Amino acid sequence: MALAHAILASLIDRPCSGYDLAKQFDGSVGFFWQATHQQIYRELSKLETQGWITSETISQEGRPDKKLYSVTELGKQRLKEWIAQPCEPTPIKDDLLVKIFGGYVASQETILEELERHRQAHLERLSTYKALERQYFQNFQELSEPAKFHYLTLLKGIGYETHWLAWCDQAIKLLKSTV
Amino acid sequence: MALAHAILASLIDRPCSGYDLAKQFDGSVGFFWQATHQQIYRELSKLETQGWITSETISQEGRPDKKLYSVTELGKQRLKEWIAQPCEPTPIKDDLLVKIFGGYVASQETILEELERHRQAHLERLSTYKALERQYFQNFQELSEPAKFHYLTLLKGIGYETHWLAWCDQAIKLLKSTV
DNA sequence: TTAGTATATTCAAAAAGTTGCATAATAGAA
DNA sequence: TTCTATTATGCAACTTTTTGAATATACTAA
Repeated sequence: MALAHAILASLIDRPCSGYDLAKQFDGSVGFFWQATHQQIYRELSKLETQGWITSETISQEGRPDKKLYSVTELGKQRLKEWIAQPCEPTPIKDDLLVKIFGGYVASQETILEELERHRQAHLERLSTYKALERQYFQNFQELSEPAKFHYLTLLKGIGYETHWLAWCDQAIKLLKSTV
Repeated sequence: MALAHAILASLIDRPCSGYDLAKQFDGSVGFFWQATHQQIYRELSKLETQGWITSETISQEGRPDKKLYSVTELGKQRLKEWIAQPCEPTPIKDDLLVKIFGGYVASQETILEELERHRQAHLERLSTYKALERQYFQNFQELSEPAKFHYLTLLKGIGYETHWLAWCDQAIKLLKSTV
């Protein structure tokens, strides 16, 4: 149930509406967890029922009302407990690799095209992540406590894209080397 | 629905029983897809109903009967079509990174312990993968067509573990450098 | 004025994945 | 002889995720 905890970890930074959270899950939180707005709203209701978060309805001018959620003491406690509890490394689960595994039933051209497409996508994400790194995380020692931890997840994102890129290059090269 | 296609890609190599497949999903196929035997048996029934695979009941001595599944022409066609259809890169979705993102609410000791645990786990998997590489995939050019593609997925596994390991080291170092 | 975009939330259904249980045969070890 | 491991398959309940709508306000640009 990491979605609940990802929401808690986001809200503990600052109170947010479901809409705000959805945007975060599409941005920085998206380095390590994705969720649609439907999932987020449903989870928020559940968390409020459990007393892990509370909400306050904010009237806005020129916009619909919003519910601003914040983490309760109980919620913070539950998040701490969850963090302290060991978890297993996440295994790979990837469509492209399924395709590669059975890739010999398709034409080499098809496979190479798909590898090139993915290479390009990873390249783009990598440059986005690196731009964020330059903009917000120049000097580790000078970052706030939360920012230090947030940066570590960005670093993972950078490593992830870098390694995907390297693998695509390697795979393309090896397949092309085949006579 | 990559599970169906992962099963097809496995079966196309050689006919298998559900039990055999479950073992493969725990081994080599596990580099890029995981599934329990329940999922596999359910999916096999569905694939047979759709006519993508056929089964033959084999009586065995000293063992229960088994159903040997093989891919039909239709199934092979469907697999090819699926491979040719572009897919999106898989984003990260990882519990440990959720913990790191909110890691400042926990003690540094807790975080470092968990990072060390994961570091160790990735180290072990990496050495397993490298042993497989040495044993079965010494020279790329001499491999059979299917083996070439299978090797690419192993290469991904090796890259994945290598980069996790590097990130754990980096994170541990950065957190320890904090005064 | 009307189409599009951004803000803001929610319901409902389907698909996919997880967990626990149940069955049944045989081989080998304690 | 009982226990454990391996081979072999399956159901049922549950949770999680995905997909597709629907509703409402308000600003902006064509």
